[in-house]
Amino acid sequence: MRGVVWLRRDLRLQDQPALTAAFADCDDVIPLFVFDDSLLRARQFGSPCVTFMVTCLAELTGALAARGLALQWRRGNQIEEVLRFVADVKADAVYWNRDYEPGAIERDRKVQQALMTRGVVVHTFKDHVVFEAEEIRGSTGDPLQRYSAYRARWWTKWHAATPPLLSLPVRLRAQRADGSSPRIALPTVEDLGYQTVPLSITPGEKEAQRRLRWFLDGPIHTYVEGRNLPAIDGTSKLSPHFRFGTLSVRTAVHAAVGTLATGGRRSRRDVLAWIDELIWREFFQQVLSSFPQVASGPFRSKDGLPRPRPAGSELNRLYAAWCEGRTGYPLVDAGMRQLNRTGWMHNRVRMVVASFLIKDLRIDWQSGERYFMRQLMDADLAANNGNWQWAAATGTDSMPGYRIFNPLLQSRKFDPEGAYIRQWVPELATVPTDRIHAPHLMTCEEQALAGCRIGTDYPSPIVDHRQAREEYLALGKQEVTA
DNA sequence: TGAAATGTTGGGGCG
DNA sequence: ACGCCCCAACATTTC
Repeated sequence: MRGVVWLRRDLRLQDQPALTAAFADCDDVIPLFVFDDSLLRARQFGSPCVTFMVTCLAELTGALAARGLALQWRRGNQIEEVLRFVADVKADAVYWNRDYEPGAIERDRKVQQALMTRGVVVHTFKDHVVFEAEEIRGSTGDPLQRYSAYRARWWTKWHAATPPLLSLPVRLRAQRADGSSPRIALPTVEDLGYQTVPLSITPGEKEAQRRLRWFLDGPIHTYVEGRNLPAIDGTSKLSPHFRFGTLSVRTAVHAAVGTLATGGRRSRRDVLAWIDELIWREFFQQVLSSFPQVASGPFRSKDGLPRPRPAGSELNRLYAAWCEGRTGYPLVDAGMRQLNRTGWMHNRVRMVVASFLIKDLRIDWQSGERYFMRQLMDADLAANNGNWQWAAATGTDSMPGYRIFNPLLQSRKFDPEGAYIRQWVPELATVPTDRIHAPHLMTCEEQALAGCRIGTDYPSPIVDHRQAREEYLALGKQEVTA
């Protein structure tokens, strides 16, 4: 029997349900990846994301080749290419891991339908999450909209039905050393119409496993404090690996739960706080799969929320300043420049820049969502959309609309020495610590001494936070009474 | 997974 | 010694 494994966001060998099932059923297994032209042309994703994906695929190609398997790839319309490939190789069955994005669900439905009419068996699997939306429901059977309720059910489910880890198929265990195994050249990032960029997070399954071990051996045990400090390497930075499936989320949760037994009580809350982040990720996956309309707009009505700034040159000016990291608020600018330079931003800072865009600049949160998708190498529709809706107070379980981050206080609290700011905003590197969070308050003498002229070397604040905050709250009130 | 405004308390300076 | 005021520190409420 011949089976095709259609790879998508599951670029690994370990704990890989579709791959494992194919090897259990078939004597001939062909892994396939399809580069989707319309997706590539739409430019929803940027070069960091595409570079990460292509590099992961290259590593996977090598890992498969070492085991005597040639990863096949096609480029074009995914539906057509998969159907054509399956017909060409005369496969009996096709295996894939499920994807919960509305577009992917529609695509997979069409492929499955077409394959079934041709007598090809389709097997799909849960892979991207620990629990799918249908597995975590409230007492009424409806999807849970509050994170706290979702988390409680998630843990109940975990204890009642812990998903096991899959062992590597026997035929993937032995590596061939003869070097005669087939190896097919992948398209380069440039072939796909993007630029190869240096990545701040190393792609590939091997690296994902290494990083997970490193994180569980150290930073996770001080995670509650450490995750809020953007100047230190205190977070797992596994988001792109979960995005492309170079690490199984079940592997991660099992490993983290495993450290609960050995670690002290002090680190227990830290480990649970990290698992919380993984549950947030599943929560947002579940929101997207239960309410697919969130992908294109706010989940709840915008009552009580100020109308975004109207289109015009003022909006363009403010939006460009935010994108390029020259708002005059050092922490915001540091975050945006980290994003632009590395394709990743520390999560604490993501919240700060999101609040700043929405509340201080009064710009539509979907502009921020789109910008993040284009810049982030961990660009994931469910997580990105969920977090932006959270920040904008339009989501299922959102931050209240009146909760406005003060960029100055956040800066002093979470980057007290200004190390993060100095790293990403070099023109502020020599500004003394007591001025680094609000450099525009420097006197002329201080500016000369620091070698940083405000308005020339570094911008003065593009909006006054206090004033912007009051305007935002006042406009919100208007929307309620209107 | 806020921040600002407002309220309360208690110590110390001082007339 | 006493009351008064100031204000820091903390708690509560409001947006």
